[in-house]
Amino acid sequence: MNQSLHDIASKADSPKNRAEEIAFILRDEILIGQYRAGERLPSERDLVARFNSNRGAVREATKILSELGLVSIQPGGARIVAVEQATLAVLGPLLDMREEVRPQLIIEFVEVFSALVALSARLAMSQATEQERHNLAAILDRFDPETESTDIRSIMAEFMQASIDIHNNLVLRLIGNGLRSQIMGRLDQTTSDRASDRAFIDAMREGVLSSNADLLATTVIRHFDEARKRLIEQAEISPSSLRSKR
Amino acid sequence: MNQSLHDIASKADSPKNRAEEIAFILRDEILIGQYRAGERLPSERDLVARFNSNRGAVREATKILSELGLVSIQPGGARIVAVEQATLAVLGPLLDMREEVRPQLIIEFVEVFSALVALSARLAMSQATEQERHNLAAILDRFDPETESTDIRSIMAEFMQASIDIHNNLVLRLIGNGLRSQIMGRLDQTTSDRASDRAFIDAMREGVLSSNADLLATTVIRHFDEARKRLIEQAEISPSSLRSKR
DNA sequence: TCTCGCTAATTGGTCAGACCAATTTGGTCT
DNA sequence: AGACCAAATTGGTCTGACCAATTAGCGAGA
Repeated sequence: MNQSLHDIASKADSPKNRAEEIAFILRDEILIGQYRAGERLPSERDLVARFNSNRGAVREATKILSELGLVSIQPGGARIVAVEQATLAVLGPLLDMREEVRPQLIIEFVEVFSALVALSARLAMSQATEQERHNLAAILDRFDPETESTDIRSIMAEFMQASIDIHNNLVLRLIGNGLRSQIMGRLDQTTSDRASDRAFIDAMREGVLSSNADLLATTVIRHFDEARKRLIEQAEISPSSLRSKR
Repeated sequence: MNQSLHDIASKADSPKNRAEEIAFILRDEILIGQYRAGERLPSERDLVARFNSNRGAVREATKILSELGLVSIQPGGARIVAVEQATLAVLGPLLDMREEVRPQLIIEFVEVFSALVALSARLAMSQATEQERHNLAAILDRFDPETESTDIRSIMAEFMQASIDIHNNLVLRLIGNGLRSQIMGRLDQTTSDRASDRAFIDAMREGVLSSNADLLATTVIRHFDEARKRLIEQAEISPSSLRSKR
């Protein structure tokens, strides 16, 4: 363990070998916008020279980039692909690298996540056993507005996982995996209204125990919508330009 | 073009090089369940022997599997990871390989896709210009219940893309990319009620033109819910076991 | 008999260098 | 200008070697 907790929390990227090291550097350069879409990536041999490595490692690195959907490799040359065509796996790095788009990206994440949580809750309710519903409620009960430690976001993440375990929708699970691995640990501590959080948790709890899917869904949507509005306000107050992406 | 249209439609996998060829074979073997989760993948040198290739190619192949989230590579050996931990990119191959889970998987896809389309429509309505709303309506107008050629699913896919272009939510876009690339071209032609499709399209059209997000969302949800029920009926009639996954 | 600890074999990680086939590039000719 | 051709570049494949970490197997000791 020669890495501080802070480093682990802020950047979940610790390259396991030379190939990943090279891939992550190139990935970040691409995400920063150092290359434009359509442009050519330096040749493998050039990259070997630049990173003082060998073609094997470089090829593995470009393979990773290709798998991320950031480059398209063809005989004759590899070309950069627009971020919009990439995989969910670029979200995390984007959050780390592009401070300007961070607030907007988080808002966009919340928009999607809320819909997925609502869906997941709906699906879970449609086939949850008594036992499973009590387990869900138990997760919600872990929320304690008094202590700062219980993060409502981690509770929502757990709730999401638990509900996925119930309905067992693989598509939803895979998407959830992707989002979780990219977002978890990269969200700042936001000041949220503990009282409204309490009300939200209570409403969810009631929805779960009474197996009221509609109540659950609307509750989730409403809460995340408030969170979203709060984020938008924060983003507009902060000096960084919000709509730089558009 | 030395590949028939049928091959392209049924399996979108055409390996571009030896590494992908090996990776796809191993991937399919894993998805078929030839290895259990936690088990060790054959060593690189063994794979070299098996595929009559070289370590470079084999390493690139395992790199791909690792990126798919299907194996975890560590010094000492690579181990198979549970499919539930993988990436969206395994969905397509799963549809191709596991005939038993196909119906269930498609149902699960519809469940998720409907929620995402509804969300996307909502977001788009919240900031679409007059012009953009007309473009959306134009897409819907392409539906013609008389001709068999206009597939309502391709129209929905286009509608999804167009609405994403409006609100420009990157998270939603990336998820959409993943789903589209995995599902498109792998869904069989299902017999759908052209009359109800007509009503659905009309309702959406009205929602778009009047910028009524709620109408749009509920319309989408309701339609997909019907489609889902139809799929469940079909699946239960067909001899293949439905709930084999659970 | 079981457990601990050491050694040897296996495995992934890295590297160098070579050849092929396809694309790209640059110049030439029309 | 445009079409064409040849050379340089680029990715794809392959061989063989060495290192470091893990793993597996064996033997000594409890």
